[in-house]
Amino acid sequence: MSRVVAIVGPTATGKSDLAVALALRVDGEIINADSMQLYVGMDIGTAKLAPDERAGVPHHLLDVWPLGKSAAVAEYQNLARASIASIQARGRLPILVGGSGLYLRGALDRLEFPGESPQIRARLYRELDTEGSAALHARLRAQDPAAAAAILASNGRRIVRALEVIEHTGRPFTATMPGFDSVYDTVFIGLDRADTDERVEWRVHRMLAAGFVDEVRALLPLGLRESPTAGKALGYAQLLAVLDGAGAVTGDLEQAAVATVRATRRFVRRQRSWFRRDPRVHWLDRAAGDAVDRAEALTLDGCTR
RNA sequence: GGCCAGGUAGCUCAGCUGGUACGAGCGACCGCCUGAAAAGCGGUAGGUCGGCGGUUCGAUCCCGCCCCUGGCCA
Repeated sequence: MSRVVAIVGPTATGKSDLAVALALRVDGEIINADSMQLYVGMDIGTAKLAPDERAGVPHHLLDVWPLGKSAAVAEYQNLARASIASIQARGRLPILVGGSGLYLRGALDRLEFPGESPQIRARLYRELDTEGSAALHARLRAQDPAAAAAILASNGRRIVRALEVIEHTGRPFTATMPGFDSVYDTVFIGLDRADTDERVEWRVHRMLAAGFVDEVRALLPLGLRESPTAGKALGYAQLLAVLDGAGAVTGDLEQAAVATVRATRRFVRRQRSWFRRDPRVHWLDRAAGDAVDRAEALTLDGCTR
């Protein structure tokens, strides 16, 4: 079983940089595990490493989805596993880097996604709209008591997905995550640091200074606003709210920045609570000077490749 | 100096013209998460109701004085 490295943790901690440094030391190639960096054109706002910052290390699964496409874990799972296989076939070490918890688990763990039906889903969302989540939850309770027990009646999104799976596959919906069981010999390295709040704030301002607004404006005709996934991305959603259809600023940019900082901090918190419960993660303080050394040691520890 | 509005949770504000603050949004803290996951959802903790005195059986809501904020007039 060949080794794979996963660099995880909250946003704005320095995962991308460390991944490049690590890849250079251990002959690795990087696979993006960030749901928004998969999109073409979302660069500044997703803190995507520019080509010259990649130091010659091959990066996979960046810029692979057009904006209009709705993100999907199952598809990412296939792409990521194919990338891992091809990197390993080249005799190199795959390093997954990103903060999208479910995407990481989809790529690395024994998870099977039960298929989807856009038609059924669209219909269910219409019903959610007219009947409310409580009504759909009651329906779910009748069809699949276990799933209903695990999903709160107020969570319309998950109720719709559960009903969709049941109707589409004729099987009950597995509403609870399985144990932490990787398909590969995976080393999980978690990066965090104490000053993420301040870093988030200056990062947002740096993005704006780097032309974030222009980037959003350029993505307008490509359907950013209409995208249920890309249009909801941190920063993008807040900027869309202050731009009109033509890209003119009609709201308060400063407030949009403040809202973005707030939302990003909340996201950092959600990421921590997601990754915290994974017992396999070896946590490192990214602010410490020896973070790369320690990551390298963890990577090579017991490696039989 | 005078007049008006206002001082209620960390922030922005609600609050039947007296009887235990129903508080809300945001924030904070904790948690959930199987095809939108940078999404979606839940829980918890915070209030001497500006200060002092008075009226009253009882005052955030009545009266007086004082302090602070904003506006208007001088």
